[in-house]
Amino acid sequence: MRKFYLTTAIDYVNAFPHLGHALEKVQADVIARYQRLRKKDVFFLTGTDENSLKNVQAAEKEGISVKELVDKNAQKFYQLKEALNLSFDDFIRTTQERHQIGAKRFWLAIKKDVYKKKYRGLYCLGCEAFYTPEELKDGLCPEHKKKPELVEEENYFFRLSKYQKKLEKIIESEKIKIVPEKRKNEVLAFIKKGLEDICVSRSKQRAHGWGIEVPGDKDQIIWVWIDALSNYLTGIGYGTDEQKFQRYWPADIHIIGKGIARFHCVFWPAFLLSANLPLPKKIFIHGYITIGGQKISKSLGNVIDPFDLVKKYGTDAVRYFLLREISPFEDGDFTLEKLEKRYDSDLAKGLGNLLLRVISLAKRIDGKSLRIKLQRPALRAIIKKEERNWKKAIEDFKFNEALNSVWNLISFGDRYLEKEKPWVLLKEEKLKRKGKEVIESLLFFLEKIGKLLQPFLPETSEKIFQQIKSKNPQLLFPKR
RNA sequence: GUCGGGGUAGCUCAAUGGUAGAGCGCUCCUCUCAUAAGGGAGAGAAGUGGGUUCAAUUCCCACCCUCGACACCA
Repeated sequence: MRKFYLTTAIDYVNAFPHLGHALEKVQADVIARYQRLRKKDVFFLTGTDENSLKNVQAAEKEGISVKELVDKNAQKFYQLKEALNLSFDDFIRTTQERHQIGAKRFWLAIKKDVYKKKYRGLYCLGCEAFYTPEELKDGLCPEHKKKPELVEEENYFFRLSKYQKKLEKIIESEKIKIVPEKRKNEVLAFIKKGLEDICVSRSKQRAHGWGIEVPGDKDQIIWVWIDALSNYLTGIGYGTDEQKFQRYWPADIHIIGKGIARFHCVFWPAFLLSANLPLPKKIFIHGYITIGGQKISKSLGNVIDPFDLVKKYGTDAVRYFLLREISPFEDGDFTLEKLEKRYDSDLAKGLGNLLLRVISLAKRIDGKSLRIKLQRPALRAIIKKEERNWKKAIEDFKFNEALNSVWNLISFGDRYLEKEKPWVLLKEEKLKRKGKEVIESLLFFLEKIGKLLQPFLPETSEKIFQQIKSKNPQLLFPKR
């Protein structure tokens, strides 16, 4: 059996998950389920990035220990599994021992490209971050309006510059395929501008002692991005389970948001080259969700809690919205009105109503002799056509188009019913046989729709199969 | 500021050097198996200014608007 390894980004746990996190996990879940249906040995990894300094600050704010904070919030991210019906195989936390062992090993693997250098910069104690002179406003930190201190620190640096040519070639030739194309171009433009070595550690003092220690140097903490990126290795046993690691690496797809493209498309491949490990095959970069046209932000108070949405509308309705309404490559907008519109038109009146119509008709006929069979050739052509579109769309990550194909079928089903009018046929003894064939064909048709929905709306798909079997009509998406 | 994408119907998006398509919304008609669901018909569109061409929404230029990228801070 061929393997298929996919990952999502691991999330910062300094706050609870919002709708944007849900989008990425659901997209990844569709791919995972699709590949499983194609009989691949799928490993789907997600998790949390817990070694960031932000967590230290967030914990201080809440007056709890860092450990307490990350445990609490990581739990919340894990719970997306149930809320959104995610099928990930493992959930890695960067505070876990298995990760720390592997991350240290990864550090050693790239050590030949790491050297020590004194670094000087303007450091704002409030932000706990360095600023370039251009970023300052009147010489003051734009956030805290304080004068930053000139801090000098000896840190480790990675010879990124050494890999410029190689990286350019890898991206250009699509040895790592970046989807969509426009992100590839951005990454290439970035590389072509020239790559400088990057700082890959910070002092333990500046890290407040939080994070993974540099092997052999008690005073330095590994840069969080090396730490975080290595989760893709440690999650499948790098440093702890060699056999499993050999089985699944390299990743077939990394699924990430546009904000972290550079880390995945430039730094990550460079580290892997340095460590002499194979490169991931594809990187899919999705857009962000806006709420009523605005960025998701705490200060705007527009954070949408995915758990609340699921509670109110159901898992599959939320999945459906994210996959159908949100463009996979661009930013997409969420409003409750849009979600409700999709629910009413597409789910209740579209899919739900068609299923109900057909199952109710089937119920009228003696169940034993009723088959699920394509008796009428009129449906065959459209099934073939839409199935082909569906497959192509999924493989191109165009989830919205794949669903569009399924809804083309649903709409065709409604038109077909109108044309054949099986409820009329059933009334006349002479035409009964034809009516039965129409319904048998429609059962087949619905079963096909159910199959095409499997990766997207697994629960709904299962309900469709059950109703086809039981001929017991039930509302899939009740009126709200 | 530099680089790149985009500006098409009320909304979201598509295709195309020669009659501009879809979905949703809107108007009208209609079936009754169905969650007052379904089906049919119709109205409705190319940022601005120039150029190339027999012909431009499509190619080129300028301008305006919009979105994204521009390094160690996710």
